[in-house]
Amino acid sequence: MPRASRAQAEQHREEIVVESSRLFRERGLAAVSVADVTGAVGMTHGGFYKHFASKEALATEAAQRAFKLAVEHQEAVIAPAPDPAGKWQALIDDYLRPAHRDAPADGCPATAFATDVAREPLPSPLRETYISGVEDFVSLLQRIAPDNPDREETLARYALLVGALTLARATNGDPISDEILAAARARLEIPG
Amino acid sequence: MPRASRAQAEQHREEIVVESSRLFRERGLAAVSVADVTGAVGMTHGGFYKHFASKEALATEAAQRAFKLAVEHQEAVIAPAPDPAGKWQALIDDYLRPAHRDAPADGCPATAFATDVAREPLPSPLRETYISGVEDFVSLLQRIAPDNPDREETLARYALLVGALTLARATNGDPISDEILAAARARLEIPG
DNA sequence: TGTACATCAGTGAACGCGCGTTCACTGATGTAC
DNA sequence: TGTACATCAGTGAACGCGCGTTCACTGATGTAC
Repeated sequence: MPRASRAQAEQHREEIVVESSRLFRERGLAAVSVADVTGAVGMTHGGFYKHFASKEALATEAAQRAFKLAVEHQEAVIAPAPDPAGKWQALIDDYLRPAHRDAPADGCPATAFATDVAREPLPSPLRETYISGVEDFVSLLQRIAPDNPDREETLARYALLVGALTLARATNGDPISDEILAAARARLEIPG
Repeated sequence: MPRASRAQAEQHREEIVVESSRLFRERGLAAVSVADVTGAVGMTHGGFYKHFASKEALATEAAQRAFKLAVEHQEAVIAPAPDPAGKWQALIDDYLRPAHRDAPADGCPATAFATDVAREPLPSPLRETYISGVEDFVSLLQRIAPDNPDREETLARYALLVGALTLARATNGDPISDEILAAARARLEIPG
C-alpha cells in the first residue's frame, strides 16, 4: 500500500479516529499503542505520523469523536419515545443497561476517559475536549428531563449516572454490580 | 544496604505497601513502575522480588491497604460529630471537598482504582479486593446514615459520591468541577 | 559470652520486550503541459 | 487524450528508552555450638 489516493487517505484517517476512539474507551490511552490503532485499520505504524502529530493529538480527536457519537446515540435512543417522560426513561434505561457496562468501547466517553483525563496536565487539549463534552451531555440531560430540574440537580443526576457505571464496571462479576445499576435507575426515575 | 535486619526488612515491606498505595491512587497502576515504588522507600528495584511475587501482587495488597486506610479515615472524620446527622454531614462534606479531588494519593480507593480494576480479568485478586472494599464502604455508609435508608438507596448515594469525585477530577480547572461537588453535596444532605 | 558459619535483604547489571517517534525508500496518484 | 514528472501515503527498519523480571554477588544479620 505504498500510495493511497487522497480519498482513501482521508478515509484511513477517519477510520483511525473512529477505531481508536473505541480502543481508547475500552483499554485506556496508555494500553493502546500507535501500532494497535493503525493495525485496526489495516495499516502499519509508520504511516501514522502522516495523519497525526502525536499519539496525544489523536487521543484528543478520538475523545472529541466519542463525545459526538455519544450525543448521536442518545438522540437516537430517545427519538422513538412520544413524550418527555418516555424520553427520560429511555435515556436512563439505556445508560444503566448491563450491556452498556459490558461494552465500554461503544459507551459513554465521560466515564471511559475520566481517569485518563484526570491525570492530564491542567490545562490540556484533551481535558478541554472532555469538559466541553461533559457540558454538552449536561445540556442534553437538562433539556429532556420532564420535571424541569435546575442545573444543580442535573449535575447531580449526571454524577449518579457516571458513578453507577464506573462502580458497576469495577465490580463486574459480583452481584453488587447489577444492584448498583438498578439502584441508580430507581433513583433517577421521575415520579408521576 | 546489603543486608537489613528482619525488623528493617519487615518495615521496608510495610513502607512499600503504604507508599505504593499512594502512588497507584495518584497515577494509576500502569504509570507506576517497580523502580518507582522501591525508590519511594529508598531501595533499588532488584530487592522488590524478595518481598512480592509480582507487581500485580503488590497492587492487590496496596489496594487492600488503601481501603483499610480509607475506612479508618472515615471513622476519624465522623468521630467528633455528636449525633448521626452530624456524622453523615461530616462524611459527605469530607468526601466532596475540593481538597479530596486534588489529592487522589490520599483519597478514596474506590474512585482511584475503579478504571484499573474494570480492566482486570474477571475474576482477579485485585477485583475481589476492590469488591470487598466497596461492600465495606457501603456498610459504613448505611450504618451512619441518619434516615435509615435501604441498601438500594445507599448504593445510589455511594454511586453519586464516586461519580461526583470522578467527574470533578476530570473537569478540574473548569468551574464545573466545583459545581459538581456542590451539586452532589446538596443532593446528599439529609433534610430535617 | 564468644566464635564460626549459614542465611538472606538488598544491589546493580542484564534479559527480552514493546513503546513513541523518525526516516530513507517505494511506487501509485495527481498535475502540468 | 497522452506523456513526463512531481507529490506524498504508506512501508518497514531503526532510534533511544523504560518496563517487569532474573540473577550472581555482597556482607551484615542471625544462629549453632
